[in-house]
Amino acid sequence: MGKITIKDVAALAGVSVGTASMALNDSPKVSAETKKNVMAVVQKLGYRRDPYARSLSLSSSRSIGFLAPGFRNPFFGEVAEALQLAVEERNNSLMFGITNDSTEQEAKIVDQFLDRGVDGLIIIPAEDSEPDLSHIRNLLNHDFPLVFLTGYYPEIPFHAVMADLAEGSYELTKGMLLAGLRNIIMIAGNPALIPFRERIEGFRRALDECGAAFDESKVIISDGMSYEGGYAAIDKVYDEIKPDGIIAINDVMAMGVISRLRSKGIRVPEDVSVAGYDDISVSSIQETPLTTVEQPIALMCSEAVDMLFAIMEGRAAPEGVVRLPVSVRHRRSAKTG
Amino acid sequence: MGKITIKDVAALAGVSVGTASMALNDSPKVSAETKKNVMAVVQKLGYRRDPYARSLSLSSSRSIGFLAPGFRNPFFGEVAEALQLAVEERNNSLMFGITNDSTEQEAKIVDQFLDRGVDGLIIIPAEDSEPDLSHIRNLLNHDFPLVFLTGYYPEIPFHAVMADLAEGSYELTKGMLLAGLRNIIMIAGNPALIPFRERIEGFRRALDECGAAFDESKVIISDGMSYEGGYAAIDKVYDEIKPDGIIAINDVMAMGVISRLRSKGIRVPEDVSVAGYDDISVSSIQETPLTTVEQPIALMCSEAVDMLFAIMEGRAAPEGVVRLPVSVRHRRSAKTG
DNA sequence: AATCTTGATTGAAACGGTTCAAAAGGAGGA
DNA sequence: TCCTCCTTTTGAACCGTTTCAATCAAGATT
Repeated sequence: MGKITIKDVAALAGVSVGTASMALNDSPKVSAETKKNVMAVVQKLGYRRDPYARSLSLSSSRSIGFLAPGFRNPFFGEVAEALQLAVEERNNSLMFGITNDSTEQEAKIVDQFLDRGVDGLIIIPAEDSEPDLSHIRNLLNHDFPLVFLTGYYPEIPFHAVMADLAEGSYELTKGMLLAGLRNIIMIAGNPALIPFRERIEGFRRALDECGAAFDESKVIISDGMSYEGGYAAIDKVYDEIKPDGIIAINDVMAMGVISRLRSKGIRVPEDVSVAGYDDISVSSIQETPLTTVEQPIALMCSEAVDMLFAIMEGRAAPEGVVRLPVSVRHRRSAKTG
Repeated sequence: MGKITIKDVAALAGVSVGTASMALNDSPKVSAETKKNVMAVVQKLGYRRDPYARSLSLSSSRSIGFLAPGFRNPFFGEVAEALQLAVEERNNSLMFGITNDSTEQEAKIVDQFLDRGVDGLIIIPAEDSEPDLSHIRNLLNHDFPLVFLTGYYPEIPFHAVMADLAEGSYELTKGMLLAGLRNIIMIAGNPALIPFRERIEGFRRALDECGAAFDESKVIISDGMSYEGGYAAIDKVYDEIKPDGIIAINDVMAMGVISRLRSKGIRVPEDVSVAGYDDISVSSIQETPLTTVEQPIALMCSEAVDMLFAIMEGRAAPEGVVRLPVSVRHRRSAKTG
């Protein structure tokens, strides 16, 4: 028994292939009567349109690609879920690829996705210290629908959606200063990369504004953006600097920081205030609930998807970054004024 | 300027479309000379094969679908990464869908994936208390390539890969008993579901074997398999039972348990031993490193992918569960003999 | 010089839909 | 009865590949 095609349906329903197709697509050109018949046959035969043939005809696969650094950090997991939701609302599917923060890997996956015929791409930029962006340039040259999420590559014209990270660290720092902290440090990553640069900038602005001395030594560049990274950063600088406030670049890292401080017998927040970034779901229910900057994930994702579809449908907004407001979650891990 | 097709390539290279196609596919039937020419033209034109036409011809999209409950629990994130790796080795792509532990949602996504033309499916079964499995039955009736990962639906013939969970909790419990603990409880989920049932079974076996009384009251059925769930479970039963050992069904939950115990002033492991399941990456670097059962994620994933491809290529192993060995990671959160 | 191999190339038929100009049918008006 | 105007339906072209029987060209064999 061969595959059931639309021909079989048409034959059994006593109509032409064209009519059958239109019936399937609920076209207004075919009578209600005929539609019903065709549908009945479809039911009976268990017919299902061939997606490849359909895609070929329509030149769309109704699927979009999503590149993320990975899913060990629950923040990206939450983004994935939100994105999935937003995409599904439009009856599209998501393919995902893991870049491991390497633009080389990113390029490979983009290539693979193009070979699979995705209609558009949503990319969380890899935090690669020596990015090679030819693949992205290539996409943009071909007007391939693309939006960056959570950051962007500054060398490149783009559509991007991100949280207002600078504002977040500005407010957070301001709060700490108001609470009387005077030796605040930030544990960040490579400042050449937008998401870090922006966080650092807000931090600096707050310090400057309050007449507290900002200098490079207050920004610790950590290599791993992970729990382990937070752990290690404390080992590296705590004894030397003896800060009274620590802002980590993300929550997972902040947890590593707290964990390491505790095991050294340092109390949080009595001896040191610690804050994170992202408000991942476990942050609020830690033994010491974490003060953190919440990124509006759901909003960012639906905005990104909206934007992508706008591009795909040719009603593209002008290129640029949409920055969505963050909210500082004041909890127990940090003293804030 | 229209789309560049293989015709353009063929024309410019001065060969027929058939030859061009074969050259692209590196077929041995075309001469090295010709291949080189064709490739040169491809380069020059920036030609790229149309994936839809290709899929139609080959009736394969070289992509497979992956359904998971979600990615907030880093365990699933790690699975996703491992799976991605395994799939990529075979030059395939992964589409993913989030079931939120609802078989209804699962059915929807499966449907969507079929409409996208995935070649096969890897499913982490939804932990749904009233599963509706008609969609799965349907797939199997049509011999659609499918493997379950991390569990399976017992009502259904299947291919599945999972860790030997029973053995894991058996060993873990045995260790605790050896350390002299006598009032061990397990925080689990609905025992109708395989992954929970198996964990409970190992727990029970260990207790039975050591003459410790097993009874239903030692298995606390929690509703949320999350950090919050662990937190809540302690609130619910700790004061009443006063256990000296607690085995949580997964690490995230165990962390919730520890966190709640600590905030009640109960020491871990001095007053209560706590263990988890999965060995997600943060478990080892907690303030109190977590004793846990490691599931061999990478192995499970590559095994699942192997199995799926075997099915797709018709060299299917007989149906059944492949159970991979776990290892108990003895760390500080629990006394083990 | 005629025939046989062998390897490379061609051309057309799939693959399974969608779309749209043209044809058919039916109702209403003159 | 004949003509128009609509609504439905038809049938063929098209989407861009892959595949494979048939053809071709050029040496090798007799």
